[in-house]
Parts: sequence; C-alpha cells; structure tokens
Amino acid sequence: MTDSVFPGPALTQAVQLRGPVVEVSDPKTVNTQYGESDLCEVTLRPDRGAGVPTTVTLWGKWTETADVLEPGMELAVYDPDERQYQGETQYSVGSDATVVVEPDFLVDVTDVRAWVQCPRMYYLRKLDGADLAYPLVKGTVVHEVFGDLLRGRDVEAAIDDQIEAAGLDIGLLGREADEVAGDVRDHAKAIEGWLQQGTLTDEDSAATAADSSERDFSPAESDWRSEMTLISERYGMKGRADAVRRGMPVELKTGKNTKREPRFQDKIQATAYALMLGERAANSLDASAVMAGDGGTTTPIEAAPDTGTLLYTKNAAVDRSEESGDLSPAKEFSIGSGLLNYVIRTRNAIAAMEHDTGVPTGYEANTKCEYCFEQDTCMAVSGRLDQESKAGQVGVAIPEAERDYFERFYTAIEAERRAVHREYAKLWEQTAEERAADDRALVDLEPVGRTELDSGRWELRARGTGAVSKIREGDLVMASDGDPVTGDAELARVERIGEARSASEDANGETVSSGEEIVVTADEPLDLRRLDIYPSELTTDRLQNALHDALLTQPPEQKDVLFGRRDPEFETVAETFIDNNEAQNEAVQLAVGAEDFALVHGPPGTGKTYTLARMVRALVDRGDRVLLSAFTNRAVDNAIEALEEQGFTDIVRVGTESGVREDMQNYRLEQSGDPGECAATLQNAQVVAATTATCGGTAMQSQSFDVAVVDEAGQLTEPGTLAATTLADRFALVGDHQQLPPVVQSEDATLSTSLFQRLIETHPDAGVMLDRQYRMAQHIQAFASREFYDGQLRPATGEVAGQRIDDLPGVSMDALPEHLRDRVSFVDPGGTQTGNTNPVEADAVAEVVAAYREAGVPAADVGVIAPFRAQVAELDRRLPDVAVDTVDRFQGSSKEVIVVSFVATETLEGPIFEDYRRINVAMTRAKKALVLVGDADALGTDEVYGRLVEWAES
DNA sequence: TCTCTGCTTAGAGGA
Repeated sequence: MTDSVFPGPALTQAVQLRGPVVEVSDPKTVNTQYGESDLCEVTLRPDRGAGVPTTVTLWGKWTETADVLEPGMELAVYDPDERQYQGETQYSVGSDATVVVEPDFLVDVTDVRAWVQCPRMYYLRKLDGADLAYPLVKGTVVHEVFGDLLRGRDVEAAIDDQIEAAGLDIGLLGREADEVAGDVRDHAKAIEGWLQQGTLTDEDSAATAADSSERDFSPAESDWRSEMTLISERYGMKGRADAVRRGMPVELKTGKNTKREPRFQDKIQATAYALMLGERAANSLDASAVMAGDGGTTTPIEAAPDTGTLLYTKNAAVDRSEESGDLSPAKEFSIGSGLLNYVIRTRNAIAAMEHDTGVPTGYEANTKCEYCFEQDTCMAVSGRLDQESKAGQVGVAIPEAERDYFERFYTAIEAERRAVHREYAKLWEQTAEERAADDRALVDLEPVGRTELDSGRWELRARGTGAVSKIREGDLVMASDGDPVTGDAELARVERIGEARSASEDANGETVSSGEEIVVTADEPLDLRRLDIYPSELTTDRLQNALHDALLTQPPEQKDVLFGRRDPEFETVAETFIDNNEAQNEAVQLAVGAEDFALVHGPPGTGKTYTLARMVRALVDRGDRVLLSAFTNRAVDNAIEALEEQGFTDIVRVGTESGVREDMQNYRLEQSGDPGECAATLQNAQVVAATTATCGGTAMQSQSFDVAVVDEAGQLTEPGTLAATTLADRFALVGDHQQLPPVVQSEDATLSTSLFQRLIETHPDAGVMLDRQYRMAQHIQAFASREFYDGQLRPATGEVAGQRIDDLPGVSMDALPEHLRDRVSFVDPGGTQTGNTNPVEADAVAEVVAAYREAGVPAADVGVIAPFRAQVAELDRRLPDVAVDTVDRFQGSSKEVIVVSFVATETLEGPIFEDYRRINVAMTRAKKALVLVGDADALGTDEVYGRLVEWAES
C-alpha cells in the first residue's frame, strides 16, 4: 500500500524518451536470429521537442502502434533497449519496453473495453449515451450494493437505500421498487456467497467455519478497497475499479456468462485496472528500494497483479435446469505481460484516433457485426451520416449541409474534450503550489478527523488555510494525502468549505475561530491533505448527445428552419399580454404565435426575465407543456423567481441540491424515493425548469414538451441550445448576443457563436428587440446604446433617465468630491500593471468607493468590476464589504454605483480586452453612477476604448 | 498568465 511516508513525485524513472513524432517509416519484415520479425522505425524529437531527432525501432506487435502514428503526435518510450552503433545511440522497443501515444490524453478504461468489442461501438457511445434502460439501472444499483457489502453493511438495508436512491430512473422505466428489489437480491446473494467463501479460504482457522452461518463476513479493511479511482500518468489512462482485493482487480458484471472463461472485453477492463495498479505498486516498491539504498528497477508491468477476478452475479440467478455450462459467478484469470501490452496498444489506437478526430469504421478490429446488439444503431448512424462502416448503411443520408454541420460541431466538441484532458494532465504536470496558485487545488490541509457514516461512506475533515480556489460545495473533487496521482487518493464530494462552526478560546481567553473547516465524503478513508478539481467530460458528452439527437433523430421539417431551407412561420396573435411596453408585448405575441421559433433580444435592464415569465404563462394558458431552460443554475432560478412574482408556481425544477438556490429547493424534483411518485411528479409538471446540461441527461431525455423557452441564450453554444430545444416542438430564445458569449476552452470559433446570434442574424424578422431599459440613467446607457445597439436602447421613463445618486435616501451630492458628481466619471490614477494586478489603481478604486460611502451610499449599493481575478483579489482586500468581481461574473446583476478597474497600463494587450462585449457588460451594471478607473493612454490605443474615455470625460 | 459554468463520478448491460 502506498503510504504518506514516501513523499514527493513518482520515483520510477518513467519517461526515457518523449516528444513529438517527426517521421514514421514503412513497416518491414526482417530475419533475425529468432526468425522473421516485423519492425518499424519512428523518429521523434525527445525532451518534448527540444532534443535532437532520435530514431526508435519498434519491433513485433508494437508495429501496430506504429501503424496508427502520425507525425506531430506526442510519443513516450519507456525502458527501450539502448545500443551504441557507430558513435550513435540507437533505441529499440521489444518485449520489455513500452510505447505510449499522446500520453496526456487520458483514455477511459470503459472506452478501451468498448474499442475491444468494436472500435465503432466506442464512437457510437460518444454520440448517443443518454438512454434509460432497465439492465443499466439495475446494474448500477447492484454495483452500489456491492460497494455497501464490502463496507460491511447489512444487505437488506443496502438494497432498500440504493433502490430509493435510483427512484426516479426506476419510476421512469415504469418499474416498482419491490420488483427491482427482488432482482437485485438475487445478485446480492451471489456477492454475499462469494465474499463468504473468500473469507473462509483466507482464514485457515477452524473457528471461522463454526461462525460461517453468521452474517459477519465483513471483509478485512486491509484486504479490500471498493470503487478505486485510478489515474495513470505513464499510460495516459483513467478509470474506476469496482474493487481491489489484495492489490488485484475485481470487476462485477451483472450480466450472465455461462462460459468457463470471462468475456474478453471484461478481462481487458480488469487488466487495464491491473496495469494502473502495477504502476502504483512499482512507485511504492521503488520508493522502498530507495529508502533501503537499492536502486529502483521494478517496472509497472512486473509489479502488476497476476490475477484478475470477474464476478458474474447473474449466473447465480439463472435457472439451473435450463442452463448448462459454468454457473459459478466468480471467474479468475491470469494477467500476463501479453494482456497488459494489449491494453496499452488498444489505448494507443484510441489516443491516435482522437488526435485528429478520426471516425472509426469497425474494420480496425476483427469484430463480427452479426452478433452485435448495436448493429442497427451502427448501420443507421452510418447511413444517416454516410460514413463507411463494417456493418454497412441503412436509410437515407441527411442533406450534405447537415452532414457538414455535424462534422464541424463534432470536431469542435472533441477539441473541447481535449481541453478537458489537458486539465487532467495538469494534475501531475503542475506542482501542488502551482495548482494552488491556479486556484485548482486546496493544499496544505491539516487532517482533523474522520467518521464512518451509516452508509459505510466516510466523512473526512480537515482544516484549511483559507486560500481561494474554484472548488465549491457540492463539487466532485480528488481528495488525497498530498499527491492525487501516486498517493492515497479518492473521489470525494465537498460537503462544506467555510469558517469553522465551532470556535475555541485561546490562552488569553479570547475567542478564536479554529480556521477554515473543510468536510468531504468519500468511499474510503484517507488523510485529507489536499483537494484537486477533478475535470469532467460530462458537458462534452452531453453536447455530443444533443448534436446527435438534433440531427439524426429530429424530423426533417423541424430541422428545415435551422438550416435555412425554410423561413420560420408565425400565427398572428392579437391578444395583449403586457400593456405598458410595446416591445415586451410583441415579444410574448411572437413566442405564442411561433410555429418554429421566436427570438427575443433583451439588452441590459430591459425586463427580459419578466417578459420571459409572462411568455411562459401565456403558453401554459394555451395548454402547452413548457420547458424552461438556461445555461446557468442562477439564470434558471431567476426565471422561476420571475414566474413566482407573477403568481405562477406550478413548476418542477430538475437539478442537483447544490446547484439549486436555497429558496427554490421547494420546487426541486427529489430524484430518490418512491419510483412511481418521483416519475409522476416529473411527468405531470406543466412547466419543467432545468439547465441545458441537465436537459441532456437521462431524466430529461425521457420528457417531451410543446415549447422550450431558453434564457441567456447568448451564452450558449449551438449544441448546448439544442440540448433543450430538441426536447420540444417549438422554441423561444431570449438573450443578448452583445453581452458575453459562451465559455469554451478550445480556440475553435465554431462553439463561441451562439445559436441565438446565428438565428437573429439570419432571421431578423423572427426576433423582437426589447428597447426600453429600466436600469440606467440616460447618460450611463448612452455609450452602450450607441456602440452596441445602434442607438435604439433608451430609458423606459423620464424617471429612469433622470435618476441621480442623491435620489438615494441620505445621500448628499455636496458630500461627494467634485470629480465624482457626474453620472459618469473617469479617474486616471497613473499606476503600473504588474502581472494582472495594478495596486496603485486598486488604491484609487478604494478611495472612490470610500468617497461614495462617506456621501451616504450604503456598501450594498456599490459594485466593483475588474477584468482579471488577480485584480479582483487585490480589490477585495481593500474593500471587504463591497461586491467585487470579474466582468464575467457580474453579468446578470446591477448596482446603484459601479466602479470599473481596467488594470492595463501602456498597452491593452491580452485577449481579455479584445472582446468589446465585455465593456458593454461592465458599463451596463450601473444605475445612477459609473466610475471608470484606468490609464487613459493605454485605453486610447484602442478605438473603442478611446471613445469610451472620451465619453466618460465629457 | 484571460475570462469560467455546467454536471452526482463513471459505469451500468444486452447475444
């Protein structure tokens, strides 16, 4: 077992050669002293491209990996044979060496498994993965029960709890809890029987046999670990083993297998875990050797466990009179270097395919399509997209424009996936300090306690340093003893981060807080010393799903308008919904009368959310079932709040407990509980509200709607929007493409234009712009109106236009310094940008805020905005009781007084300043006073920022 | 050196 007595990074001399491939020779066959052998020469630039091009000869089966290599791919070569020849060092990769393609791309073990079944199955899984199916739900419940049994829980209690936890899914499948419990019990019996047997053979004392009738067979803690998350830096792989027993992988399968041997793909899955367990074992063996003064020489392959176990629990439940064959649930198999290397080569094939976003045909492996249960789907997808596939094609291809669209977005989403993978690689590429500085980790935690919960899970507590990070309550994180890759590490859920609830007294009798308290829950106990963000591919998976559903399952008529083959149609609606704002009323009429879609362009402060709520009510009055969606939880909750204010409360909110705002929890659908009740609550709801990411999940995929109403649609990628709109016959998008665009990690521009923007540009007639704003004084809105809204944005009333800071109770204009008395002012404090901060400017901002405070403006009415998080932190220190945040995070809210800190001096370099929409957002948060603080010369280097300064000074 | 929210995780099975 790896222990915290071995600090520092992995000690295995892992990478011997690593860098981009320059050239790959054609494979050839040569005669050697051992007979005929294949070889292929690969030239790479070691030291990650910095070294002299070096040729490595790949022998035998490694030529399969050479086959998929292309120049430009990153290659790692471990433990190659080294030989001097004519003054040159030559490397060769035979049986003892390993080659890994694109090691930073973490291939999932389940993807390796799917690829082994059929490379095309691997591809199909990415496109279409949100189906609800009983065997899957049951399988999940059995796995959870298995984990509970390993943690020593009572079987009946575990079954009841886990079925309750899966309540909604079971209900949506139309099953009863009792029926599922019966099914699960059969599997649980098989697990119990096997565990009992294991205990008996392990403990050779006669006394154990006498006790065997009792329930107490709880596995000894040192023998077992359940649900072990493994990440491999060396092989570029990640996955989660069901259980590890004495260092050996155990995989639970709830299907049936009456063959003597385990299924090949099951063996491959367990072998992949064995490979990663070997890596961990080698690291700790080498560490021991170093401590003992020996050199570390064990390779991970040598250190890998030699046996894997597959537990086919359904075997115990089948009717023995009708089945022949081997019905024992547990099947062991031996793991040798051949199988381990096979896993690595398969993993390489996947990584190579991902490098240039290729699409597998099925010919890559020797699979037989006639036995495949994905055959129909495979042929249909191949036919619709006109792809080459071993199974062949059925059906008519979608139009070429749609195929191009699919290709373009598929590629862009996969680029996002690679960006997520780069985040994984940072787990080991960055030191703990670098990760902490990047806000991606909380380090130097001091473990203060652990408690085993009734569920068998563990609550782990630590004292934090109070450092900031992106980690928030409810997040799934990697909890570790200090090293998330080679140390003791577990996936954990953050339950609490914050000031310790209990305070104590110090020596002088003063009450002191005991620091920041961090509480997480995990399956296994560990010393909680560090938390890391655990990147998730969930969003990319759901975007792929949405793309697939929108293009391959929607009827052509519905897609026509998206591809410009037809103009959107409207029925004329004469009813008046809002009588004091023409544009708002027109927006509701448009949405109600839309036969395809309607677009509502809502600039800042124009009552966009109010209009949206009115629209939802009007649709409901017509008998429509409405989906209410937005990218962020905050926007969804705001929309519900607006509905509530209009007296409408027949809403079901789908989302996680931590995502949904406290005061909206009463609308939240409880996903655990009685299956029938859970499902009925969702199915009977007239209005269902959820984020677009949740719309892509299994629960929402089972629902259909008449209309989807999507708020903040300017912040959504096209596939993100489609996740909501494909669930409905028609849709209405509400947003503002002149405010911030979707957040995407990759540089690809495809995803950064919203569907809202594309449609409003191609179909201006299908949209209404709300042109009267209720937020800003006339002068404050002038710049935004001119620059971003063609001068069409105007104050809704004279009162809005003429508002002044001294309208606030107790605020006197005379108390303000003269340069701050205008509604818009500019201050040039003459500081210097250092990194992403400007301390002098921060001081000036603090002075401005202090001036407003002294004039009587309450702290709650002041907001401070800066482009960089570093400057936000700088300002936060000076202004503890004022809201300070980045532009991006301020979108959606407003304050009476807004102070903007631009940070930049001399030049305006940096991508943050390139998107002018960011200024629009920053300027339009202010109601009565706006103060711009920055370097006039730097701002003057850009035309738009220059006009901004001119306007502020005038 | 740029901004950053989603999501129960990942994996659950069928001839």
